[in-house]
Amino acid sequence: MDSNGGSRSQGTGSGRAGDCQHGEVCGHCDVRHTAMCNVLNDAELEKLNSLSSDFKRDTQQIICSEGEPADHLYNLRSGVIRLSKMLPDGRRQITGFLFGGDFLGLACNEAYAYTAEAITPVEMCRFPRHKLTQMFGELPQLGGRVFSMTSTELEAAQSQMLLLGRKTAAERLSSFLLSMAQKQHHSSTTEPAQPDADKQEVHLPMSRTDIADYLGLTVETVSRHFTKLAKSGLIDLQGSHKVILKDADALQAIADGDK
Amino acid sequence: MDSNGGSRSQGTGSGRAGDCQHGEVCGHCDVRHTAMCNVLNDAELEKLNSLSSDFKRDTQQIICSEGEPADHLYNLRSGVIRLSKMLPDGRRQITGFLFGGDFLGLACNEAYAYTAEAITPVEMCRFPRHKLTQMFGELPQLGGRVFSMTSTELEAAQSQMLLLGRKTAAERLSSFLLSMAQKQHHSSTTEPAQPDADKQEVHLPMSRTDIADYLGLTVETVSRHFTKLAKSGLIDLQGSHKVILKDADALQAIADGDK
DNA sequence: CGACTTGTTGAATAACATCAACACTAGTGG
DNA sequence: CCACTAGTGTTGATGTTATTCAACAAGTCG
Repeated sequence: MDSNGGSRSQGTGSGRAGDCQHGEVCGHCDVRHTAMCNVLNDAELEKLNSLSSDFKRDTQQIICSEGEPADHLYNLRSGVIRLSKMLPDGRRQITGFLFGGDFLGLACNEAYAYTAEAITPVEMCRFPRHKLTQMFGELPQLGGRVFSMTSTELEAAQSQMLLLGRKTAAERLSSFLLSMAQKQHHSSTTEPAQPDADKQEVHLPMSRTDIADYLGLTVETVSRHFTKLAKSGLIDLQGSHKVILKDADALQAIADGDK
Repeated sequence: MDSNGGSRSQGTGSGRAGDCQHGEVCGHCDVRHTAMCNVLNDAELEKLNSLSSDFKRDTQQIICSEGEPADHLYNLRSGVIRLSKMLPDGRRQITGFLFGGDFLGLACNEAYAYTAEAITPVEMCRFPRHKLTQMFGELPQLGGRVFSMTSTELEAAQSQMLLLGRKTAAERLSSFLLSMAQKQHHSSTTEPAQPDADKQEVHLPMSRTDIADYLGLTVETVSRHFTKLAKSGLIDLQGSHKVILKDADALQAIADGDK
């Protein structure tokens, strides 16, 4: 399982909006620093607040570009971001999608190694990188937390290498759909429990081109395999941005290559 | 440049054996903790020493397995390690090669996400993971350093995604050869400066199968493209584990997809 | 509505994989 | 020293999957 991986934080020790123990009334958690709620107390969160500033972008706007000095770290509060790298001739690889609660800028030492663009309107908190790393001394929990999140990203990246290097188109698409489903269920733990039927309803905010560039395929191949999965009854396509997973087990078997 | 990436630490702030400022006489640096020499003083390095134990393995031996509890972190002192992930039916993806100075186990939260095997005999230092993360409080520099190394790994992983998702076989092989060359020059900065001719001599400790599984190709395709590069005069094959790069610029152009 | 973007489908092509044979190398023992 | 063997690497012929090129359908927005 989890043979696919986006860039989404998940697994032990990884902070998600849904993990926040402060509940509905906590201003810090609802609005900012969702990833830090479980490791920092209110005073420490306040300290973090004082370092960060709000940051918003609209659909299709660029948040940071490959090669630019990586002065800031971002915490995505709402919306969806795509991270991509390009070859000189225009070929593009999307290295991950970010959703509410995820961090942007962990994979940089000096310059951003990728371009980040808003797929939907996004709200973020922005931290000056050097101030944040300075705080690792004052707040040891913070450093450990950031390390843990970066590790989780790295694990996801390695799963994606397996997908890109060794999986067939059908396996890639199945892996992708399951990972998107997993993210959407997980992140909804703050909301009232969903009826079981909805658990298989997956929203795909990105275009077919984005999916293709994420899976290392062409749009046509992605489209063909969507239709194929639909015709074989494993999924139901409701417009191009909504999918119902009708047989998650079968999808999982395909994703894992268990033929 | 650096469009390829192994798992090797490189770039700003990333510790390499060659970066050590302590010189030849420093026991810590020559024997252990090479990655920490520049951020910790001798007393702190001594503290690190007290946490770590020596660890050796022979060629083809397993150091840790995918799914195993990730209790330890390793610092590779000498030798070469391959990291790999497998699908149930045996398809394998090598996610990186580790060389002297590199860390093993950064990409784990609870369980190892990959199998690590010795390609050559290896010598390592082993740290209990929980003791090391505890020290992040006492030695803030340590946490920052580990974060920086993990970031570097993540950057490399993203470059490899671009390679696996979007590059042709020829581009992959060229990228690989150049990244191997870069690692070997860089790591030899402690040794007397090499004559320029040697700069283009690259040793490949791994088998063709390993290269194929790293590049997401088959052995046959790798072999064919080695021959092709040799016939077109860009490289010189001296046995299967030694390559001379005769036209690094042309290789770079191929690697980047600048046709 | 009409123009533009996004997504789907079909046919031809190319790149890489697969299958199979052979060559080279290193190690073993007579 | 020379077979003998097993492992690794190379080369050739064929097959398959995904890409490319092209047309069309379905949304989206003025």
